[in-house]
Amino acid sequence: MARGRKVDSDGEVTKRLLLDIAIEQFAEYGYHATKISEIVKKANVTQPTFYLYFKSKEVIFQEITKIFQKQLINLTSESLLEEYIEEKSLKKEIQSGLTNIFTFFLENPLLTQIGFYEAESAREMKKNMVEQITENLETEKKLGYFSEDYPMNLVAESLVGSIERLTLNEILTGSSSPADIAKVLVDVYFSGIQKK
Amino acid sequence: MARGRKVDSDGEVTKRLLLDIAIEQFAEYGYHATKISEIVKKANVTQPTFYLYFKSKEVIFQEITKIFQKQLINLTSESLLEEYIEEKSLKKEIQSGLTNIFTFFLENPLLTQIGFYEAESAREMKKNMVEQITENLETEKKLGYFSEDYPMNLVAESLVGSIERLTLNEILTGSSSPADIAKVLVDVYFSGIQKK
Amino acid sequence: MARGRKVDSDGEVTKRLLLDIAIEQFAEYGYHATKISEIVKKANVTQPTFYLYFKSKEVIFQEITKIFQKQLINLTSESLLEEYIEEKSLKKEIQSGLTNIFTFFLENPLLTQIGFYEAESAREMKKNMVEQITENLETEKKLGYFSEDYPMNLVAESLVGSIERLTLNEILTGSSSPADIAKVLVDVYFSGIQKK
Amino acid sequence: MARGRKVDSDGEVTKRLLLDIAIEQFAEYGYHATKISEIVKKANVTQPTFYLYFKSKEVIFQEITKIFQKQLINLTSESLLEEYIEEKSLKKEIQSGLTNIFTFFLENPLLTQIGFYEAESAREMKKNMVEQITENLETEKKLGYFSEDYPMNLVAESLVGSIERLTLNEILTGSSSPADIAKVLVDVYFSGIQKK
DNA sequence: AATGAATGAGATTTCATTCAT
DNA sequence: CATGAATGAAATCTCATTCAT
Repeated sequence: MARGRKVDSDGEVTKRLLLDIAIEQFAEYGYHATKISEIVKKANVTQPTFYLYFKSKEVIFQEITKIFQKQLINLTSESLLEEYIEEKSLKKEIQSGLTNIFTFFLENPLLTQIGFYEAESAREMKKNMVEQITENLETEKKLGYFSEDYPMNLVAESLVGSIERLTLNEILTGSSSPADIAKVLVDVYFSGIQKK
Repeated sequence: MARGRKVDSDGEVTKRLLLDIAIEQFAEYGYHATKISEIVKKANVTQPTFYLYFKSKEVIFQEITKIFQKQLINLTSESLLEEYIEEKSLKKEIQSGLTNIFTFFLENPLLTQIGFYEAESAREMKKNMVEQITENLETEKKLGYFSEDYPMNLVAESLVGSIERLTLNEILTGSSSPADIAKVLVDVYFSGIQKK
Repeated sequence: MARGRKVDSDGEVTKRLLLDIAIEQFAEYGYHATKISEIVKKANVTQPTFYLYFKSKEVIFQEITKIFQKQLINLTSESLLEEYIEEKSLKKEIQSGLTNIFTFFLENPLLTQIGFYEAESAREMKKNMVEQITENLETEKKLGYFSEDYPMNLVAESLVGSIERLTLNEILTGSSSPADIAKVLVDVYFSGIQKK
Repeated sequence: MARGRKVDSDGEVTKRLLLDIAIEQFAEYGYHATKISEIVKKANVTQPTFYLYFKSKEVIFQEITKIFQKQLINLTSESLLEEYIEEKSLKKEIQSGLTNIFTFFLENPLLTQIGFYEAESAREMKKNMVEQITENLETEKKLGYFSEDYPMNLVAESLVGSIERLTLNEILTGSSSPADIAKVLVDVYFSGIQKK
């Protein structure tokens, strides 16, 4: 094929295309097994074109995880605003927050796969989640909502684990809805499953 | 340099050595980033020696995950036997079962890292765990121990997620003991954290 | 971004700019390590603009070496004219010629670096210098100024070597002045360093 | 072609072969224009074989320049020993030393091309040569052998330039013999070419 | 049982150059 | 006059794997 610019070509479009395909590939195969050669083949461009838009494989991966994290952070800060406006019970509030998160995951399955499971930075992110939740639980414990018998950091860790797994196997597979999963979680963690 | 068999060499010993080092490497770096060249360097043998004992990188990895799975299955069948012998409350039984599993993880951190987190087959294994737990929960629900309001497969999924995360961040790091983690889990999942 | 001609753009100016930057780069990094992408970045234009003015990397390099050679030839022909006008001793004449050359090098350090050291054509040029000097020395030998014991082509070769090295390490670094270097050369080559 | 070891293959031989071809290529084309792909093609092996013996292109180049430098250093230290044994005039001594160096260059033309002209480290080496020669000249000046009118560092610099150029254009081309070149140099630098 | 020597297949990345606008 | 977008042609290097001994 001839060299030079293609007819009607547009850099923004090409870049977006490469990014989308990269997201698909990273989500499906993980970082190592994803090949630039495959990405460009699917995008119908040559390898140098890739490097026109992204400095390296490493960099495009980080760019993708950043997109995920930014969106997730946006979501949680919105959630916080909401809390203050509406007048809800604690349980309802938490349930609604969880629903939002699960909904976000459901709407961004590939990004979630990468940013929440494959990225190195996911570790850090979850650690932060655990810390945040621990703080909240401690506060609510002091306010008398929660029992004093639990080490809240372990409860938080447990909850994040539950979220991870339920996201992967229920939300991302489409088996359960965000609302259902949120409800189960809140019910279980609030009241347990033992018959009274 | 001289070629051929080393003095005092023993196939079984060499194989075990390679396996042990491979376990370390896979546990630390994961499948892709682990290199055969590094394994044999640490074992002080050459690359063809590796292929004398293992057909491929893929195969040794599978062999390792099989070791993990076999041991884990052994453990759970023992557990079952135990249950029938001793006379315990359901909660105690479950707590004791969880303690056993966490203890096993603690005693086999590298194998656990690989077989429970890195292997493709971990997915399948956890699915089986979820199914098994779901069944048990259903049974116990019918026996009147547990509330009828919960979709037990989701509870099971949630529990496995909790186990995953607590193993990785509390057990394998040495931050908490198997007994403590088991207790928290059982308490939370049985009774919830809400103050009554 | 908008395409097409920039406001106030002027082909000659752009070409000169590219040429100047290319001179800097070739002088600093040599032919191979100099990148078109770097030249155009520093010139604040795009790569096709470069090819608007120069057919190839090879060609701009040759253009630069030609500039150097033309100027150097100009200088030496002026020198010759001068010789006929003023009435000097042979030694003074040569010393003055050398001073002129070194001064030219000092005033055009980048061009010199390229045209006298990096260009393939520098070889040819120096060969010509050697031949010219050899002829002169032979003439002066016949005129009785110089000893008959020396193979003048080797002396000429030696002298050009001295010039090369002293230019690079004394003139271009600013360590010595053209006049000083010319004096040392003439003194050494005329009389030697041995104490009489 | 099949994989694995070739019949009768020998690592030492292959490594030496690659080294020899690399020397040829670096000498002819310089560092940048020399390609590993070309070296291995000429050696009739594949690219990975090259990396079996040399860590990188950079490293094999350095290895080659080190060989040159070591041999040259050996030579000059031998020379020094010799000086003390034989009873010669200063001029004869220097002439003999130069002859040795030129002979070494003549016998190792490719290595010389690389180590004395292409390597980055050649700069440093020549700087050291200049310093060493300067010291010697200063000493001999103090001993009354040489005139006090010369800045000896410039004379040394000039001499190294002469050596460089004469090596490249007379020795390595086979146009003149080491002895002849050494004689001319010593004669010129000791006595000059002016008729007395 | 083990090594020495080699390769197939591919990965990422770079750079000069060129169409289409 | 100049740019935006793209490519051809390579280059260096890595890694699992395999013959021949």
